[in-house]
Amino acid sequence: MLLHQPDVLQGALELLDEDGLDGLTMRRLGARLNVRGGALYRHFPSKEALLDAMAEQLLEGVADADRPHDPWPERLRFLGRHLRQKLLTRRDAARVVAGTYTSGPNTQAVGRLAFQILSDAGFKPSQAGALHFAMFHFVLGHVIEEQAAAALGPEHDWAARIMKDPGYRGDLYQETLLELAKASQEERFEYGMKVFIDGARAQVGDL
Amino acid sequence: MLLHQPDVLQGALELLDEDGLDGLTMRRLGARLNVRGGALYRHFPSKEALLDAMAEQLLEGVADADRPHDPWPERLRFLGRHLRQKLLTRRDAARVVAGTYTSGPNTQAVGRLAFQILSDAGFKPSQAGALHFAMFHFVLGHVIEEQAAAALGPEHDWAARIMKDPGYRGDLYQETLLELAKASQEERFEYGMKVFIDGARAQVGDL
DNA sequence: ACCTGAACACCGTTCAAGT
DNA sequence: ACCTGAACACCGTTCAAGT
Repeated sequence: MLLHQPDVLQGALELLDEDGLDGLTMRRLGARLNVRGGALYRHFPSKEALLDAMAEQLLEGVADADRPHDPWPERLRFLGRHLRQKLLTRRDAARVVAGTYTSGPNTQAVGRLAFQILSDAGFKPSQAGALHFAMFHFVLGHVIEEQAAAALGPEHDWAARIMKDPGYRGDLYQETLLELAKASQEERFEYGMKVFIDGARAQVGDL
Repeated sequence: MLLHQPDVLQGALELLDEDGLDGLTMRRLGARLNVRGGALYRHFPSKEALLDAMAEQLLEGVADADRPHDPWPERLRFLGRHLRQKLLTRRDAARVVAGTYTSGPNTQAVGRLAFQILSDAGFKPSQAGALHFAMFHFVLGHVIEEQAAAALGPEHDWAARIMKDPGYRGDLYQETLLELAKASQEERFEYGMKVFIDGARAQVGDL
């Protein structure tokens, strides 16, 4: 049976989920699709183009959750949450999206929505632009870290090693990092979003 | 003349500057040091270990600029600025630091300082931890983007391509992204820092 | 102790030739 | 039009053998 672009994209996303970004090679993707690696170049001109298409797919629907009549801080919080949730559905998704510089429709829709929300809030275009970038840096950075920690797995026993370190006892910084790794990542995410949004509200005199 | 660890590290940083992270391979680094690639494994157990050492070196001195008697928002802004400046001194430095999970002395000192400043401001450990991560995500994301744009170079003529797009005229979002790319990155960085810091101040009742 | 030479097990990508 | 087979120009890493 012949392969088509959507099959390759679908297979790539499945392989990403199973083996992670480092395990995603053209040869292995070919094998999964019963084809040699070189054959994939009939469907995508390069691995980079495939990764761009994957990033696009990973952002599908993220911009659809807006409630335009809610207050802007809620809309922004919602968008951030939705983006994080979507990225968490697929292994290494945040790294794929961060490592790509596409302007496909989904990518644009997400950026546009953040920009729109901030414009509605009263920010000047240059400010809305700066802030929408800052927000994506926060979300992507946060989820990259979450997914990197998940990949190490609980067996890495990072905690136990730190505990044994003689310098650990009474080191509030190390202790806190340890607690943070074990605590709810969602809670930490929400706190970051709140600080960001409160900072934005302060600019606009809404705080 | 025999090679030692510091020579390899120094050579790696120079090669990074000249050829970027993608151009940094063990074989090419060996060639630059008049040695075969395999010989480097006498000095670093893996490329990853070398990259960790590079990240450490890239953060040297960043935590030394603190003025403990200044108000905490100024201290935080200073640290963020200093980190950005340091990362900008070497090509792809932000990608190297972001892609690495060391806890060498310099890396720790930077994290510890941010944590200390936030603790002094009155944040609980878990909050200070969450915020210091958020701040690094912002700074690293910002500088990665700056350095990626710099690598494309002005000849990429991204601007001209967008201008030709029939959908461009009157598209405030695209227009703004374009302006943002041409505008002062420092200004955009400062604005992001201000929003973040004002958000933090709001949590602590200082706003 | 450090380096060479050579290999192992891979990469992304290209392209004539087959169907 | 799509795929195979085979190659090209690389990777990171290992290791016996040399000095």
